[in-house]
Amino acid sequence: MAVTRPIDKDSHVYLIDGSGYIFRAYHALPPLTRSDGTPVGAVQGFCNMLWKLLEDLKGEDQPSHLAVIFDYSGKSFRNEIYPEYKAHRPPAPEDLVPQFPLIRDATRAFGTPCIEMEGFEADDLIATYTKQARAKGAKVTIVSSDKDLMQLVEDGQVTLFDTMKNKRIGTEGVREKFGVGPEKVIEVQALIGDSSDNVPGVPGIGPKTASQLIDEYGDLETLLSRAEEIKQTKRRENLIEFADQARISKTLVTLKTDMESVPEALEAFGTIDPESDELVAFLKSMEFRTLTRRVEEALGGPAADESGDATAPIERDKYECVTTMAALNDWIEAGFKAGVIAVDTETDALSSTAAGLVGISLATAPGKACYIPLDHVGEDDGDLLGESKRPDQIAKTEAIAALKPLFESPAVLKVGQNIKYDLSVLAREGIAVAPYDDTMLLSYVIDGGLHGHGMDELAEMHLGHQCIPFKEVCGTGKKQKHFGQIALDKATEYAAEDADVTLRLWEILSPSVTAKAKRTIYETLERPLASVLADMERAGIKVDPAQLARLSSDFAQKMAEHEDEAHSIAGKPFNLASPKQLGEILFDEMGLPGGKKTKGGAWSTDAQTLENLAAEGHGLPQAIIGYRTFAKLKSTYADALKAAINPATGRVHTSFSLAATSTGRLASTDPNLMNIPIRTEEGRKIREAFIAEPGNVLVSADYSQIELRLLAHIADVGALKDAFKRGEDIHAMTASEMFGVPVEGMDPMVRRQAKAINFGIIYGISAFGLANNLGIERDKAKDFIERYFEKFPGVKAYMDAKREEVRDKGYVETIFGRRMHMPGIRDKNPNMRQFVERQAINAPIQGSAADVIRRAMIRLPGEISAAGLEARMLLQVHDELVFEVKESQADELIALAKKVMSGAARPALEISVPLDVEAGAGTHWGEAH
DNA sequence: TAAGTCACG
DNA sequence: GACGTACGTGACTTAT
Repeated sequence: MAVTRPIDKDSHVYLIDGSGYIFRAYHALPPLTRSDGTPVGAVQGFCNMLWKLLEDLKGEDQPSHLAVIFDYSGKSFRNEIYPEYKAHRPPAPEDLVPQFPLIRDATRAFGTPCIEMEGFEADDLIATYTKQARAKGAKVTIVSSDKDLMQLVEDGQVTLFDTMKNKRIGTEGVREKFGVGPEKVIEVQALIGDSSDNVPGVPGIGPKTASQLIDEYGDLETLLSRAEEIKQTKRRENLIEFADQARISKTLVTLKTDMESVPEALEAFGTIDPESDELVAFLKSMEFRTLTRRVEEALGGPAADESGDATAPIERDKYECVTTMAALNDWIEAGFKAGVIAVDTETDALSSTAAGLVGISLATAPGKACYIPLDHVGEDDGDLLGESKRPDQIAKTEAIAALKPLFESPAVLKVGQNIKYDLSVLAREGIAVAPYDDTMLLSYVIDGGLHGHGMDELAEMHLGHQCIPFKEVCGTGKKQKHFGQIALDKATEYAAEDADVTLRLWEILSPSVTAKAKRTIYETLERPLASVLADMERAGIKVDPAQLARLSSDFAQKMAEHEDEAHSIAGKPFNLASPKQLGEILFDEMGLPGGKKTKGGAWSTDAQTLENLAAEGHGLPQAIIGYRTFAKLKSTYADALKAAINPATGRVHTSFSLAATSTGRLASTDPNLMNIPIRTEEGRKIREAFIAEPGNVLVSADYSQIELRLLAHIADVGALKDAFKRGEDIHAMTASEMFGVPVEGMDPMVRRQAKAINFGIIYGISAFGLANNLGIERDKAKDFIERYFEKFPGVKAYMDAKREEVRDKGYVETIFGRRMHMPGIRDKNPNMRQFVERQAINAPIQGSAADVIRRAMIRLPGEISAAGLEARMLLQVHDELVFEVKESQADELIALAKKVMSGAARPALEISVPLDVEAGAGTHWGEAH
């Protein structure tokens, strides 16, 4: 059966780094098991990636010969040279081990040889095959992102193909990565070493230094023999002392291009076209439904099922553009009959609160979708008479009136992708869409932390379908059109596809939420919040443009004063807003001490650095600090907020993102109203511009110390819980416990330290971080932490438990069960894993607090209206809610808000500490606080 | 578009 | 033994 095909100069050999694929497939995807319990997540990821590669390679630059190459488990010849090589690698995860043989089966099912050899790594086989192919004049592409393979690159003949980034790496790419050409890569690697493979290198030499040295001396041997010439003492000593270690490193990183025998001849490699039957049978046995269907279709297997299947192919030319009432009525009838429809609105701008409705798309079944243009103006070609080219459409009012019963019918579920947007747009047309579902939120509930939840990304992942990019339709930059200017045929393809894809995603994601037991989370923390937020966004908050204008000119004057002073101290004018110029003046020209570098290698000029310099009496840093403060206040707040006022409402309408954060918090954009200044007196003036309508006041209600309270509950820390129950000053109590001083007459400095520790605990404390924050020695910080753990052992136990949980499962959960995935815990970089461990400590606390306030927000509108209050909720700032209420009802609203917010965890959970809420009222936000 | 900085919880 | 670290966000400016 082994067909062989000769290799010659027209051949193009593809060598796929299978082990790299496995690694990525395993870490990129959530765990998945076949119905018999066999873990198959990595197998699925591997098959998807291989299939996508084969599809992508059709067309240009087709492979003539292709194989997948794996590492052989166990030791390689490198261990004989250096026993420590890859010695620190943890064993493969338990649920990955049984997948190794399955992945090899999968490779063979693709009709591709599956190559490995005892004693050698995949990289050596790849190197040897590359050499053999080149000897016969063939081109080679290595599919991998492993930098160790860069030494094999040859201009125009051997390239690396990184499928994740969809990037080909030639000699230029190698030079970017290593600073030297492919032929010198091993020399550089010998110096740098590789911590993940345990290749030692020379201490103190990183990528920059290594490439510079090799550039200067040509190769490792020359460098080592002339090491005496190096000026930098430490570097010279290290090069001399660790010369042999560098030589060993070089042999370790040098790939073997001359293996005596290889498991399979190049001529026997596979082709790009798998045998359909074998592959389909394998995929079916793995229960990969979507991929099976895609492969069947592509390879001309059984015909696709009737439309109605979420994974059937998407055919844009089947979509209908609806321009008559008769056609619209047919679609409405189909919608009622279907019971579940997808809806998407198209508008002439991004902001849901300012944009005009331009069209609506509907899908009643997968593949059955239409677009209803309502306000397309004809293509804008600069012709002032463009309006005359306005295409025939149904009148907007008539269409809205016809659609309203469908969109409001309790018998028809309306599915949207980020439906908050559509709720808001349709609400302004007088339609209260209900009931609804949101595919973005369904995805967020099951896969939060694993990937984004935008439609294009979800379509690619779940349907293997690439949506038309918005940019492709409307363009980008200055020439960007709004959707109403797009021709109807093109608009129909784009808009109807969105509805079609949304409905298909719903058919996949909705059962998945149920199967993963996250339906309650979705129904109590996610779905209902969409309409609540849509109402808040639509309400907006009144902002006084005159106040902002006054502040803007005040700030401008302050900026100018500081700028003058800075220029005169520096002795010449420069751009104060340029950290680059500033760093050069402070540290290169003026030679001030204590300069740090940022990770980009530039001088750091952040506030902390400048504060330190200013404390030593330097005038210029002080002037810069002043300038920066006012520049920030002016541009980000005074000017930007004024520009964000909607002229139609006189109010600012932010957009809240529901699925943007890893913890469940909301985010606020365009403008961000969650970071309005409050900590400094100058900044607080901005808050005076946020005002209530005449006869009304703003009410602000915020949870007091909610994260520490939840920590006390979650970690079951008796001392903390008691303090909260008694209403004590928690930071003072912490200080008292730790340092044995009475709360009465406590030194504010001591309390400040305890406060920093309490915050640090929530962040997954480290001695370094605490020392940094408090400006104390690291040893002292370490003492503090140890003393804290002695006093509050429950907190230590909590932190250890979360570390273990995230390592074990790859996710942690809030007290309500919201799951937060952290795939980074499997990263090969130990710093990265530690970072993820701190996230795992913080996320349940931050996330539980987010859940609590979400529950309060969902409940409040109903409670307000039941109490007959003329009040509305306007903003959320993580632990704070802002309302606008008739002045005479402020006290009543405060009482209600406090009641609902502090009881928000019930009835789902009984929190063992009180969740106290503080509230106030005032004519502006600053006063309400 | 990335990096640096800084506003908030 | 060295390394690099407090958790979560978004916006603005400069520089590439």
